[in-house]
Amino acid sequence: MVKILIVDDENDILDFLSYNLKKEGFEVYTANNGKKGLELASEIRPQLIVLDIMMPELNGIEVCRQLKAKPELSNTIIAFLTARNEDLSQINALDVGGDDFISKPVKPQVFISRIKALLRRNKGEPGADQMQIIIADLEIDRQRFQVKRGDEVIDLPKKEFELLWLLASKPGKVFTREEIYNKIWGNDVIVGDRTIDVHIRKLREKLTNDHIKTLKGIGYKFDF
Amino acid sequence: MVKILIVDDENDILDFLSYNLKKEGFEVYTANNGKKGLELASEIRPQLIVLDIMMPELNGIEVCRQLKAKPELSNTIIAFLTARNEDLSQINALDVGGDDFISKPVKPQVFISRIKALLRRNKGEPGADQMQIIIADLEIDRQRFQVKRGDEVIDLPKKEFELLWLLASKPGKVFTREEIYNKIWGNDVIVGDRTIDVHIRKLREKLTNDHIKTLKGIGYKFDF
DNA sequence: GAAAAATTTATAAAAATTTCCGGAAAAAAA
DNA sequence: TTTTTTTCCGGAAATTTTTATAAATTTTTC
Repeated sequence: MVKILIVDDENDILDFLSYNLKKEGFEVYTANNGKKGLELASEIRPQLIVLDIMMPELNGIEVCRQLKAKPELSNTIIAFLTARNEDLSQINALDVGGDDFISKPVKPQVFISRIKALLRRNKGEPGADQMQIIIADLEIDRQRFQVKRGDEVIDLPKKEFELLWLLASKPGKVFTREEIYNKIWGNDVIVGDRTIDVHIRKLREKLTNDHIKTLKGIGYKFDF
Repeated sequence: MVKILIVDDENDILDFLSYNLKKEGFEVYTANNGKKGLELASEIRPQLIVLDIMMPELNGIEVCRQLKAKPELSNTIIAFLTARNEDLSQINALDVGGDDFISKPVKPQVFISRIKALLRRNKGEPGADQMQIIIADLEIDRQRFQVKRGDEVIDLPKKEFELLWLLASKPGKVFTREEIYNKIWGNDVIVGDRTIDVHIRKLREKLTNDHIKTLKGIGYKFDF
């Protein structure tokens, strides 16, 4: 169930938007001031927050800033509500981390479709997990399953890529063989003793630079 | 790495903007006249181009028009630089395809934040409601479920089209089979293991060019 | 402290497995 | 019917794992 939080100081607006969103099957929460909004957001962790810019005391921009500062909410989508002729010249809301502007008054249909579009847009990439590691002379791109050194593109098969990704994700840290097994093969698969060595070798061949160091009796690490 | 091209006839400005953008981690290229700008743009394909309007010979507006005419750059963001009291009444730069105006002189902080906002704005999914993707030598038209390569028209059945659309919407990104299932077939439908392969094959047959790349054990991607 | 033994890792090649392609054809939809 | 979508299957290709042997490192023994 998709949770949506609406923060606005006018109860009429809250009711109106809330009613329409609920009709579409969303789980809707409301707050009629910025402070309550912040509290409620942390508590219920909605996917999307509709935030009125103009509110007494804590305005929408400030609420947004504080929301984005909380790690658990940093990926939450934020849609600002603005009066049609509000002066936005001072505010760069996209800078603050807002994802969309919706101007009041708004027709239910339009409102719903904007909300759905926003949810759809952010669905693709959880964004939570990092997609790229840039380290030493390498650019490791999880989205393309590809490693670049300067202009040279190095395609890696799955296991090799996963192994490199693991090691490079914590440069300097030593991964024991057991750790590597658990993270890359999982508990179900059982493979022989020389499997990791071979993958390490292939990686070293392809990367030419010798960033992968062996610590005999301990494990491997990515060093630079 | 985000590539930005700056085109301005004043070297001072080039240095100033370039310095500030580089400090923020952007990959910056510069050109001190319109002609060079056009050439460089085609070559490096930047995500964003900062374009001075007032330049001798080829002015910014004209450069922009020519940039937008190149299919491979039609999605590039263009920000115009204007002197604060320049007469803009004659020009409708947004008409030409510009995305923002930045007036000189500009404070570094403001400049950077405008640039970032522009990049963020265009980052979201190439458009849930976008209707056309122009990529490599292809023009993919969602309304007609049709692909054009030059004058040749290629009609695609629905599933094939959806698949191409998906892959081309994020060129370079690898889509796992699972991802493809979820996005094209949805959670309800269950299809066998070889279905995707076959559609990929049909696409490759019809597109002749080999932009669709297989990553064994991982998935497929559209590459160019 | 040096030599031998034991342990651990590296390398190359072969084997096993997984995954994919291409043709054909059945099934479903238009 | 015709078109589109899906399944099936043999063979090909790439990846992954194992095997065997060499090399490096650590430990033991004298």
